[in-house]
Amino acid sequence: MAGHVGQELGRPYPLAGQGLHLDAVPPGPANAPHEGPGSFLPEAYNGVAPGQGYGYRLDYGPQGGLLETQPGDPAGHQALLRAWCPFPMGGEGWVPPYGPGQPAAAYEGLKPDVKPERECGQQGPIYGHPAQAWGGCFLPQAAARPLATLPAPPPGPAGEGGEGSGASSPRSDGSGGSPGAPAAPGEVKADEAESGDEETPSTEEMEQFAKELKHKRITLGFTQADVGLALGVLYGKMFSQTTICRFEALQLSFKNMCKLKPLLQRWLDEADGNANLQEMCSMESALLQARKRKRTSIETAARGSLESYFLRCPKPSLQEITHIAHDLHLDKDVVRVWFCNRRQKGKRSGGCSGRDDCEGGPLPFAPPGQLPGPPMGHHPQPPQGYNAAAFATLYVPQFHHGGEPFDPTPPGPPLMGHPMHST
DNA sequence: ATGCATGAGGG
DNA sequence: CCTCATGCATA
Repeated sequence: MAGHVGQELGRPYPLAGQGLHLDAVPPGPANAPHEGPGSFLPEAYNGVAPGQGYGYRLDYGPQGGLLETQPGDPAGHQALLRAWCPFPMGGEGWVPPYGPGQPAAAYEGLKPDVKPERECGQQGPIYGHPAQAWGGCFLPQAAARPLATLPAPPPGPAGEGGEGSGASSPRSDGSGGSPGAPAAPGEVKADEAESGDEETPSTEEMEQFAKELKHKRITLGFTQADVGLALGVLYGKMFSQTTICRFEALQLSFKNMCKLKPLLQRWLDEADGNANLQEMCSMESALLQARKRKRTSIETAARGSLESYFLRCPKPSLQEITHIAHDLHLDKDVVRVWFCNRRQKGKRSGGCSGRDDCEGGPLPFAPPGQLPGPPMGHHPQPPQGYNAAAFATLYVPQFHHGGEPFDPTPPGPPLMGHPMHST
């Protein structure tokens, strides 16, 4: 899938170059299974266990994707390296991914004539720091040190994999979704809480910090994925590009932001002080998650309908969900999850869309006991695709919320006969 | 950057 | 089942 690679090389992220690093994957036991010749197999995407893969591993991209190929066909790698690595490999300062002294047999075929297209001295804007490095690419001698000294990331056999399990996250959630009276994300109770060490930052401080983080990250030439990875290497808990992105965009719950801030703060300090940078990029990706989750895509029209339903009842009962699901021809679980996510979205700390159109702070949701009643029959701003027919058809049924009186007034008159398409 | 999903933890 | 923290997959 060379095409794939090409695409990656040409990715639209001008500053993402730093995200790429070459890791040598130790030859697996005896004969590691070969995939396809010269294959930049997407199958390996995200999942090569150390010792399992055979060849080279290429971590790259904004999301820290993964590519793999065989030693027998390093051509692709050389090309990639020439294109991405501004420093001469094997020369002064060259440090194999696994640290000085480590046999780098795996990339025997690579070292030779890889010529840098740029001199160390002429790092372009995107290369920023000389000290900045791609795993196993280049780092100043001074900075070179065994990765072993690291806080040892917990890639252990422990649950792992999923990572998303967030298992390690001891989020006791005091408020634990307290549907009743959660402190508005925006408002921070300065009092109490400080039982630990960090003081609860104010919303403003948080915003500023997020901004600073993003700015410096970009200035230093790191991708969001790099940062997430770095946190794992430096502090033991890795985060995805998604999370970093959301942090920068203030799209996490305030509480979550508070939890992450200290770590990011430290990263910022480190990065700023230009230390350990190489370590940030050369972590052994221990996330193997062979599963290929398929992302169901809800059509625009259906989404519009869901949105409408949501406005009237952000928390439909199972039965209601079933009904909606049936109406929209969606899976019940899909609908349920959609509502969960929608609710969660409404509680985000910041940005309504990442845009600048939501000053009022986090959109306040239906106060407990009261549905956000956009007056029936009156819609301030109808969602895009609005499946009015379906709406009218089904939302008439029994509608009381777990005992709560709910005005079952059927949704206003159909908005339009056709779901407008966008996206 | 975001949509849909998973899984822990709490009812 | 829900909330919440997170992340894969994708636009």
